[in-house]
Amino acid sequence: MPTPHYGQPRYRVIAHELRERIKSGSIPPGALLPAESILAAEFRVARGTIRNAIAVLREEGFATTEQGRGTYANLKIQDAPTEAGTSQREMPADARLAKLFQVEVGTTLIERETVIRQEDQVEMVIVAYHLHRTSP
Amino acid sequence: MPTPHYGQPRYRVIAHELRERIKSGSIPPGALLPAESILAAEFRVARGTIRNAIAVLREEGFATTEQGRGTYANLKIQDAPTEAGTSQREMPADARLAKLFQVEVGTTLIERETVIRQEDQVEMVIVAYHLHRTSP
DNA sequence: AGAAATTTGTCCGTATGTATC
DNA sequence: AGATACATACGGACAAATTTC
Repeated sequence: MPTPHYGQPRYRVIAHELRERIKSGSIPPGALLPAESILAAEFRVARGTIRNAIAVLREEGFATTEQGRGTYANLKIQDAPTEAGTSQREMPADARLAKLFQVEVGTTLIERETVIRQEDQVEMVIVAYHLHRTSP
Repeated sequence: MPTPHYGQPRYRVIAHELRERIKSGSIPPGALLPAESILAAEFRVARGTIRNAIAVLREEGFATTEQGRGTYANLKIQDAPTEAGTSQREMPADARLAKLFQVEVGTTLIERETVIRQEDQVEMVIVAYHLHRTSP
């Protein structure tokens, strides 16, 4: 009984698959993912394994879960993880930032990150957060 | 005894208790927490419940877990959450920052945060990270 | 309004894999 | 090599929140 082991735990393999569905639009942003029980049946794993996979997506910002409702796919504007220079992306406000900006937790913020280097060595990382400009 | 926390799931009550032990120094920073199996016996819950509790502490920055080794208590320097102006504090490098700075996860970084306001409304939050020695 | 169905949240107990000591 | 400790996975049960009828 081969537990197929692709070098990665199954919940990560499943997270990867679900991530692809979101990124490809197969599950469009704002839509609900299939229920955990449905996914468990589809991938033939226990519900707990599906929950682990979804937890990964939540941490990555690809999904948001609400009890009694389901798990939503999030739009995630991704950008190279700053190997150099400045990058920008959207991210949901955590509790601290939400309080500062006086908005709801989860409100989309713009995050701009600049990495300052000195001779191949990172000297400083500067991260600026601000609210999305209200469209003109 | 017990619990001023009726209505809270057990893993959160346990997380609260462990957090207090760390904050009070009962479990000193850098020390290992008791093994999950020991904690499970102490609190008389399943190991999974202990794992949930420790996951909370990890997210809060109070603990760091390593497979095969255990869960360390972290020193968490807390500072007033910047109601205005600039504040500075130390914090352990997470995986991303550690990679950028090419240091070990958990290495102490200096975090300086500036809140920019406009008419009583927070306009931008700027966070700068750097290693201990540099003087920006 | 209220009951039922759906869906996620919590918790149990167990087993096995993997990393560290 | 053996013991210890965390990681992953299963399957079951009930609670809590939401939606549907």
